[in-house]
Amino acid sequence: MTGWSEWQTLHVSPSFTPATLTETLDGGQAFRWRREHATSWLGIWGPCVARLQLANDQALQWSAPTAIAPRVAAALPTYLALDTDFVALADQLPWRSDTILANALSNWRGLRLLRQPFDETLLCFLCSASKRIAQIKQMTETLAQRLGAEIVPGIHRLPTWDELADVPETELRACALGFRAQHVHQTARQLAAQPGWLEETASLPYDAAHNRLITLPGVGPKIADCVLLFGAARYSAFPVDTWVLKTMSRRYGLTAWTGAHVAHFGRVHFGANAGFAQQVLFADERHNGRIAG
DNA sequence: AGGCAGGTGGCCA
DNA sequence: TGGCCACCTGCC
Repeated sequence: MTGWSEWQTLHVSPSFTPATLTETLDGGQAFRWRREHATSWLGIWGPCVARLQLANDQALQWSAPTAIAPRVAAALPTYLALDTDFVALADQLPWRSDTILANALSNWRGLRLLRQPFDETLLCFLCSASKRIAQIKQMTETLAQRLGAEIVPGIHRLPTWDELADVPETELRACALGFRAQHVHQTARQLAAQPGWLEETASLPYDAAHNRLITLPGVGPKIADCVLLFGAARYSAFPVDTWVLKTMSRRYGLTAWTGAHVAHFGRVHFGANAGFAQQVLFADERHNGRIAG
């Protein structure tokens, strides 16, 4: 058995609540967190494994396998975007003139946007097309177990794009990816043919990065925005999926608008931090109308 | 038990 | 540009 480090407290401002921690880790930004006990979570990202819990429903604490604890300690602040004050960021949103947004923001104080590894965020969201969160989690778990390197005994990371480039499409289909197998396979080939392309994309401003990402097979505007929002802290990205379409239609009266039009509306109306508004409205919508995920 | 799901790409008007 | 449909598979 691998030993785990002592619980250590991490300063997070504003602090998580049980609901905002759950929504942040398991609300559709990331797909490799699972509940361990009533109060703690186990998660995997990049070469990292960690447990998180809220002491007294307030202070965030973490623990990691002792063998990789230093690595996790170094990675957690970036992953949780601890240098970002999401209350200050929310204050820049047009809540003063938008009571729908103001209400959702007050309901979800503590919610954060993760900053996940860019490469695996792309992989996860390529798997997300037309799938519920539970099924995306299952697909990524299978990919990791079968194709990813072992981090500590029994726990595997997601395969890298270099590794995926050598995996036949049939093997990806065997991981229950369905038609997404072709997208992952062809994207892996395309990335393998252009060394450094993905890293460079991650460093570009939102518009340029978005334009590049949608040239990948299986990556349209929605997935590109998710990758940039959850994997590169590009907060002007405004992913529009069925939930956001639903909430924007219902709450903002944007009935019969296309996804592209709503995405444009979101960027114009919410501005530079549109992606955070999206995440808050998304959380509010899911909880208002019974979670289906 | 069968329809449908955090989309995308191709085709047709 | 805008709408419609196939695409895999597992789960409600």
